[in-house]
Amino acid sequence: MAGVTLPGPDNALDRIADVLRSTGQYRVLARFRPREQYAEDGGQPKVRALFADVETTGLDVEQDRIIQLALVPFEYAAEDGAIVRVHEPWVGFEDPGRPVPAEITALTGIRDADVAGRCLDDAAVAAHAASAGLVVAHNAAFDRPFLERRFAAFADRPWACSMAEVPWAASGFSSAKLEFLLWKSCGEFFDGHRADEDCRAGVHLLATPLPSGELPMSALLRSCRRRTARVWAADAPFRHKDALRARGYRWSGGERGRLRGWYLDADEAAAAAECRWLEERIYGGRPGWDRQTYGARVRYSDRVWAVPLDPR
DNA sequence: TCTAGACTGTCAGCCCCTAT
DNA sequence: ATAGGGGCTGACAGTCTAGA
Repeated sequence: MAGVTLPGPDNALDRIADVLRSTGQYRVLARFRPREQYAEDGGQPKVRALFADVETTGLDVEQDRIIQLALVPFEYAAEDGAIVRVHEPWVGFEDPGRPVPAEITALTGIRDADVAGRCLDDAAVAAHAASAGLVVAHNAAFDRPFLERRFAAFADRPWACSMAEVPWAASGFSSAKLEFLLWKSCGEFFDGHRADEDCRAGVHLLATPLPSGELPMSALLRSCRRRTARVWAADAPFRHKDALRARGYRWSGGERGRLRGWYLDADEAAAAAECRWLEERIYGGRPGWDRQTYGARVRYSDRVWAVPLDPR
């Protein structure tokens, strides 16, 4: 609608959109407008969090580099996850020391000229990370390894994932892609793959109730507060591999210093039953299994592979 | 009893989804 | 292009039934 001038008050376009919606013949998407506040600040205990997003030269954390970082601080009520305040994004570019691939420019709009000679401010990023009680990203398994390699300050923060830790599929959403969720859940569109816009849209999504009425942020907090137990079928006899696979165990071949064997990630509460199953089914009554227990400080980090085994 | 066809279950391979 | 999970599909083996 750029260039279109309509008479009347500022909300004239909104009224036109409402008229179209009311016919039942149209779906109208509004451009995403960042909000500063979603819930009243009633003086309840709050937590400061960061929504983080990186744009990189590619998908390989070993080979590729960050070219843009956005951090959006926000505050949520510790008890129910209601988002009380959203602060201005902090955005920075960094020269990756190599040309930005053409497909990345096409995807993100970031060109060589945008990053030439630029460097992310280590002190500013470290200060943001240190102040965050929780770091959230949409597909944290992607963002966390990149950020940990570049900034040590992110390594000891608790992380949560707005893609994996909100029950999108169970809530009727056929895709967990950020743009799709903002469209279907909020009826809004935005310029995707711009790090600051992605972050602000992510916070907006977490503050928009699911069809059940629950806040996505509340579901995310419930999930990320759980501890995960990784149960290892240590030295399981080869003849049991099919039984392990059928039960959902995955094989780790011991690459890059990782443990070698069959493992299963389970809620801590379910892990005891899993260990009993291993004893009865795989180890002939002996406790042959191993277990690692970890929470949000390690989840989505490559360091999950280095978590020490629980004492037997 | 043998054969062909239909049906069922399993498994490997492939593709898609997410992030850039 | 990467990684990991999930779902779909085709190939294949095994079983069952009808007909000769």
